Amino acid sequence: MNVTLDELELLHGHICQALGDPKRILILYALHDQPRNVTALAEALGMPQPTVSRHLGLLRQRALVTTTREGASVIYAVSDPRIIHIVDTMREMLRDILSHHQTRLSEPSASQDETED
Amino acid sequence: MNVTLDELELLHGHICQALGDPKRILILYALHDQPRNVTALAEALGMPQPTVSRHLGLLRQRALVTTTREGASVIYAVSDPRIIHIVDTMREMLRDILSHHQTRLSEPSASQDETED
DNA sequence: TCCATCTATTCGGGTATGCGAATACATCTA
DNA sequence: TAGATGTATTCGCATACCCGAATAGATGGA
Repeated sequence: MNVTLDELELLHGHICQALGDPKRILILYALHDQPRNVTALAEALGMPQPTVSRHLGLLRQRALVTTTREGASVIYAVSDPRIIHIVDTMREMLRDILSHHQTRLSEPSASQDETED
Repeated sequence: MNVTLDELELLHGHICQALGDPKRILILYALHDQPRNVTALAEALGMPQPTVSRHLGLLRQRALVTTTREGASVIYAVSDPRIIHIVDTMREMLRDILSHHQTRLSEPSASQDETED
């Protein structure tokens, strides 16, 4: 094992945490589909503008999106397509997982269904 | 864009959230290096046993690790190596980000020597 | 310079999540 | 069955995070 908690905490703070909200992932997909400014994004995704701006601020701070001024607007774009690839891989994994255990896993709740042990 | 918030929320609940803690990633790496039981893992990583058990319970609930009884012990193992590949890709991204622009990760204020968030 | 538009930040509150300690539960062996 | 070892859960608390509304800050055109 050549990985330290230190590095993982850094990784967590920069990338994992950024993916820690479904709306941010949705924003990344939307920007990957087409770069946009905050207002257009907010309208397209049906979210309040401050919320989108806050998410974008976080993503930009972590260098996962880039910004370009265009008149009074700020155009956001995905900076590294690998982040999309990562999420795509996660989606494939999820699909496999769900197809294998079709019966549970649907609700990560603390209910104690009969354990399969 | 063929991704819905619904799917991403499911994805978040199953996988992203599982990666949302550095210690869990460390646990995944450790298990990928070698499957182990709770106690051995706790000792190797220097964490309290209940903490490790709780993390493992979460990972198992999401099918990211598998369990095998071995006498009185329960051996945990990574169920899908793609999760490791994902984290490795994230680490590469992080390395690129950090090396690329040491000066651009910060914004408004004129602080450049810092790699803080 | 004033105004319209776009973007970023603050505020208060609700929720989720992680933790350590203690404890309950399970399994194996003698 | 009792004891030893390994595992899982509960409890109380602290922290981190997200959100909507309101507001402040920036930018470009008339």
